[in-house]
Amino acid sequence: MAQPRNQRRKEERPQEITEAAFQAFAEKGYAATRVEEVAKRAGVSKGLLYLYFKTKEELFKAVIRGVVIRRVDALIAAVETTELSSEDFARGPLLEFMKTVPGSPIAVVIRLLISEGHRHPDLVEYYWDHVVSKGLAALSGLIERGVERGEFRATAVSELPQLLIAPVMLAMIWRMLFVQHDLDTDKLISTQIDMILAYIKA
Amino acid sequence: MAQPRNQRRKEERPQEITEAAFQAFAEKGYAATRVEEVAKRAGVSKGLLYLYFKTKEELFKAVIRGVVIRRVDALIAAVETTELSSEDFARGPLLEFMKTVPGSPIAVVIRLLISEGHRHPDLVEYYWDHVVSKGLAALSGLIERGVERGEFRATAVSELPQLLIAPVMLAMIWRMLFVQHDLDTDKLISTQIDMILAYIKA
Amino acid sequence: MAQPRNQRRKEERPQEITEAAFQAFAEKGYAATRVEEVAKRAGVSKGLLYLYFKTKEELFKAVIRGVVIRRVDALIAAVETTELSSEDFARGPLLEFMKTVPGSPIAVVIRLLISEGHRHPDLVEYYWDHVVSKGLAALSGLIERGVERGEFRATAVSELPQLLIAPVMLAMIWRMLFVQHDLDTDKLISTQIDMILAYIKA
Amino acid sequence: MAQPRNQRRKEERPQEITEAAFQAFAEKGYAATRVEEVAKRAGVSKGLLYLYFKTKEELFKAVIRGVVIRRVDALIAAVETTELSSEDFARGPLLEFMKTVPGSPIAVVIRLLISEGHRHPDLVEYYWDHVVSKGLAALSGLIERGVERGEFRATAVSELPQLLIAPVMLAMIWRMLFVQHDLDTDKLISTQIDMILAYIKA
DNA sequence: AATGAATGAGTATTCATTCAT
DNA sequence: CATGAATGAATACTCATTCAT
Repeated sequence: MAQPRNQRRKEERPQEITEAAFQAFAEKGYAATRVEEVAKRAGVSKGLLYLYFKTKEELFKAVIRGVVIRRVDALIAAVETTELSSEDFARGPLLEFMKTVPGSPIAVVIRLLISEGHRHPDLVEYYWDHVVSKGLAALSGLIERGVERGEFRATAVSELPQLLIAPVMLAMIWRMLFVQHDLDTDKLISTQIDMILAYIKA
Repeated sequence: MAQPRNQRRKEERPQEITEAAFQAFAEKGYAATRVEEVAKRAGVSKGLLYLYFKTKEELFKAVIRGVVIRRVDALIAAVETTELSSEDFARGPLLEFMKTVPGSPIAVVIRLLISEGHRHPDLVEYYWDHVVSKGLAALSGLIERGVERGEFRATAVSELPQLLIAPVMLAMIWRMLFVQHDLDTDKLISTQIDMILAYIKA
Repeated sequence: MAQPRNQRRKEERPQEITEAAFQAFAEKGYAATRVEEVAKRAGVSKGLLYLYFKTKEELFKAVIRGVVIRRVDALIAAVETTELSSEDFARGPLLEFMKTVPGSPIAVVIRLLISEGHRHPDLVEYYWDHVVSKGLAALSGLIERGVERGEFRATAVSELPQLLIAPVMLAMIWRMLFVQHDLDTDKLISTQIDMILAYIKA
Repeated sequence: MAQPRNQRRKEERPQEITEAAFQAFAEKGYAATRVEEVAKRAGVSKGLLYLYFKTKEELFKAVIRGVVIRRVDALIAAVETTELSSEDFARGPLLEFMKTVPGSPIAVVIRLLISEGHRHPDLVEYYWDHVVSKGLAALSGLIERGVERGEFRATAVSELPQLLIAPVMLAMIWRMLFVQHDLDTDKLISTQIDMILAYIKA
């Protein structure tokens, strides 16, 4: 038997819609995605979508926020609670996490922010607050802990945790633009970690 | 009566228009820029603009191509003709060049490609052919030459010249999104070169 | 278990809804009033409202009819049964009634008919049948009785009872548009009656 | 030969459009008139309409203002410059003018203001400033001049020039709603003037 | 009976593109 | 060559109405 056409599922709808929107935005970008397209993907009418999200922008924000939330929290917690040495943590859990980022929703969010960020400074700020600043703080902490413990020497790297992230960013952009041209992004990232550790080890 | 102003401009017009378009696209992005706005900035009527560029997309492509051409050629030539050691070249001319990139038109082009690249695979390919592949080849060449000369040891870096570019990409994106949050991008880039050289030196 | 509240209300519901609708229409006009708004004011769900009224138009008609019914009947009865002279009736009960009209629901109905009457000729006709024609007939009757009794002389006013109503109409429209600009509507109306009586007195 | 489809007539367009809009608004009211309908009536595309009027509301305001301008000015000037006695002026030019009002564009404007005035208090105020207050002042002046000259005695009418207008308002509304039911509006108006003059004559 | 989630036709507005002048 | 008036397809959003629960 077919499902009745109008299922009443108030609870699930918002997530279903933001997921559909995420897909659509990921494929076509925000501007090129028609609201109707999102509704269709979510198996829902345009009207219903507007019941949950006042405007297309509102939906966009919900999508971004939905992806961002709890994305880095696990990593940050791991940094703080791990019993591994800083080096082992960097070569282990951190490396693993970094390898997944370029193919993760975070990459999509970054693309959307690059494309549409101009008109949504609040979203950029939100992303900064919940992801970037926290993530960088955690990375700084990891390195500094290594310095304190005598694992590492004091270098500029402590204040430039972005160095750890740099190949991840490049990998993300590579995927966005040059998928067809080979690049071993995993090796790129692990080599960077190698280099950094070699550079800062005591 | 002659109209020298119009006459003289005939050949400069396309460039004037693409420059105006570049400015506008840089500020507002492709989608949000109205053709009329470009015409106004170029001091030209909409109709005339369409005389030179069949469509807005055509104009977009011309903008990208115009920016790209000869952007990296100088660097590539320098790599090939320099008499400096690879290390000195990296610490000198290469570093200088890299520092300028995040604030240069190249950054704008990359943003545009990230935003609109989906619908313009030919443009992405064009950019790849004329900039990325050439640039990467030059960097690879620089490293390999160092290896051949005994300056450097053989490492994964030879096949991953992207490592040199990674902090430049991060700096670019940082500027796009997080201008207000401090980051010493020059130091980021120079530290990366430091690290890489330390890592690969014989 | 019985649900006395719902049960008891079943018969009052339609009136509760039309009253809520009247309020809403009075404040915002027909077109600008959303059905949901009416339902909310009536403390009822949209669905239930549609159980009693097939369409928004149906509701509109019910509102108009509900207001109209028995509005003028009292006055008409009074005209017919009064033992006052025509002049005394005009200066007494009639004047009092007229003063109340501009602030009464009748004014709202007239505004609604002016705004929406085009598409509801049947409603206009209904209003004509039940209010206007009867009211005018009563006024004509009042004057003619005065003529018959020798109170008044025969004038054009007998066939133009609208003269009595004219200042009431003006007062109504004044309230609708120019509330902030003072006008002593009571004096306007009583002066008109003064004038008419002076004009037609034998 | 048919006219070319795209005539370029920058100058005339705005008026052509407001005239078409006036017609449409007069027939269907503001809310029920689609912008496309106005464009069609004006023989123009939707886009062009938006070139001259930013929004539908803007168009509405332009329509109202266009009708209002110079509508009463002629009458006011006549009141001030006439060499007739106040009574002769009232029975002559004033009466003639009043008879034309119920069928004139002013009646349409008043209907529109009654329907849409709520959301356009500025328009109502505009109408007040340019038509109502001026017109009433002129009428007051006319009466007061009569009093000064000994034509009239001092009565409440001097401060209630609205009494002169009242039957005009009634006639207007009558036309809007009850066209099919006979009413000799001319006689209504002239009788009112008769009555008023009889009432105030010295 | 009663709810309010779900539908979708209808409409104002924008903007790339054309074409009369 | 040059202009900018004119076009119309495309799209976000609203709201009366329906219908699963």
